[in-house]
Amino acid sequence: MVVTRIAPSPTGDPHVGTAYIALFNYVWARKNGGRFLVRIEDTDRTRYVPGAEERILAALKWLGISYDEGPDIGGPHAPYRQSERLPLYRKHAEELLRRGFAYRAFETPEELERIRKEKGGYDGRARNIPPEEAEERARRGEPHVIRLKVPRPGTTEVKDELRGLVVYDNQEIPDVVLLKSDGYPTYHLANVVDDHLMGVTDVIRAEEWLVSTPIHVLLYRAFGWEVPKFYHMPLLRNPDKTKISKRKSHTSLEWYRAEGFLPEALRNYLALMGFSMPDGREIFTLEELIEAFTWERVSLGGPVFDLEKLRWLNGKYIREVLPLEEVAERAKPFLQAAGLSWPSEAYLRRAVELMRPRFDTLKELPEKAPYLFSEDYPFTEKALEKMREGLPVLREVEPLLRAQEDWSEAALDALLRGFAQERGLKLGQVAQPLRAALTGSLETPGLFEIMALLGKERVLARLARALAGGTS
RNA sequence: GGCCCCAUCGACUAGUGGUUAGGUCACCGCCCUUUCAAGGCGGCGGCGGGGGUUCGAGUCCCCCUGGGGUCACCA
Repeated sequence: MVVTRIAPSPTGDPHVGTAYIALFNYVWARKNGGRFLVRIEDTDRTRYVPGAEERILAALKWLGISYDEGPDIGGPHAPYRQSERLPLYRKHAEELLRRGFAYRAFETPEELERIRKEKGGYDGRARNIPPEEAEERARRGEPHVIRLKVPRPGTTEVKDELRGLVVYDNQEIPDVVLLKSDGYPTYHLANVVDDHLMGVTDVIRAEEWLVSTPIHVLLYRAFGWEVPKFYHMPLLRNPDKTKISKRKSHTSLEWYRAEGFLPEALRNYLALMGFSMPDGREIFTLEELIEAFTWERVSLGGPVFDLEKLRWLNGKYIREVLPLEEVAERAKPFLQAAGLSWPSEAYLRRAVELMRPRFDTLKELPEKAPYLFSEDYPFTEKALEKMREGLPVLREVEPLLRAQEDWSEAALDALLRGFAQERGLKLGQVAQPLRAALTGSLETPGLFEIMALLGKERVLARLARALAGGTS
């Protein structure tokens, strides 16, 4: 049974890196018919952000990454929030103390700062405090932490399933704090205790954890527990190759959703960051990913998160992957947010169909085609100019349109082409001014399609306004 | 800086000793065309460097270089 997990910290916006790692954990568990769980690592009271947990869980669900156990749905190893498991960590820290794998240290933060400056790091001086004395001071309530007593000299081997064996000289492994003076555990202790207790077999996490893995291996061994398999995934990168960050990239999953990216497309793109299909296909479903997934097809170079390619992929989903009805449905909130409306479902579907090849994110639909959803549409400078140039032509066309009974695309096409030919004009000389007048834009779907969709009344009204010199 | 990881076009990648080094995004051109897109076709562009191993290295080994991560009572 393969059990994987994602252990986000509720310290801010739902992070794209969390989704990235969660995706591979989810896929690996599914691939093996195992379980995937979510555990909230809220052991830093100073960085806790209210509401962050809910937002992270919501973002995972939005992406289609479901979990079998978690803080909101429970499970056999509840609770899934570390702040609710405090006694467990204390108990295990004390066990290490008893068995000589840890020791109490009484330095204040200020003292530690000084020691760090002088020695480059904590020098393990509290190891020299006789255990009886340490216990006595602890009993008296003296503030202190519990640190890992790294065996030195010696070496510790970490087996990363993606990189092979990495050997660390224990000299390089610090006596990290396991239990803070406020009684909360640090990541190292909590993560190992919980992964063991929750039956996690495969730890798939970001590469930034690789160097602290020997600490975890030491802990598993001290407890006498089986060490899980480790897979350290490459870090998502900013365009300048540094670890992806809020300052240089968009890291909030909520931003992507608000911007009109589809969860399917984002999830697909994240999968492309490091994984490739055997046949080179770049568009695939979650099921197809699970089916084809193998660690051999995961590359280790840190992938730069390319918003342009994500946009392309999102556009691909909009115009080729999702059914028209689905795209229309998902576009609704974005149209409404822009204060736009549509007369009927059929109208909306057709409007989306016409615009489909022209927007890459849902948010772009209202931005690029307000004229399909409102009579109060803006004019670009160039459209205004083009319309004014064509005013004489428009004046001639107006009565023809007024007299036109068949308002089908084909009929309008024939009418305007005929008119242009009679006048010795190119179709564009007629179509462009008309397009400008009817849409306020020079970049739109086919003119006849738009006219047919808007209907005779709206077209004539817009044209009348244009001829009267008004633009709104 | 110490330690660790990584290294194919600008970006994402395929490649698992013998390939004209392939695909995708971006970029450029052409086609289509009532505009803009989409789409089709074509193009530009890469194995960081040096040593080995081998009949033969993008592929294996070493060194260098470069990039990244990490060195908290944060995760």
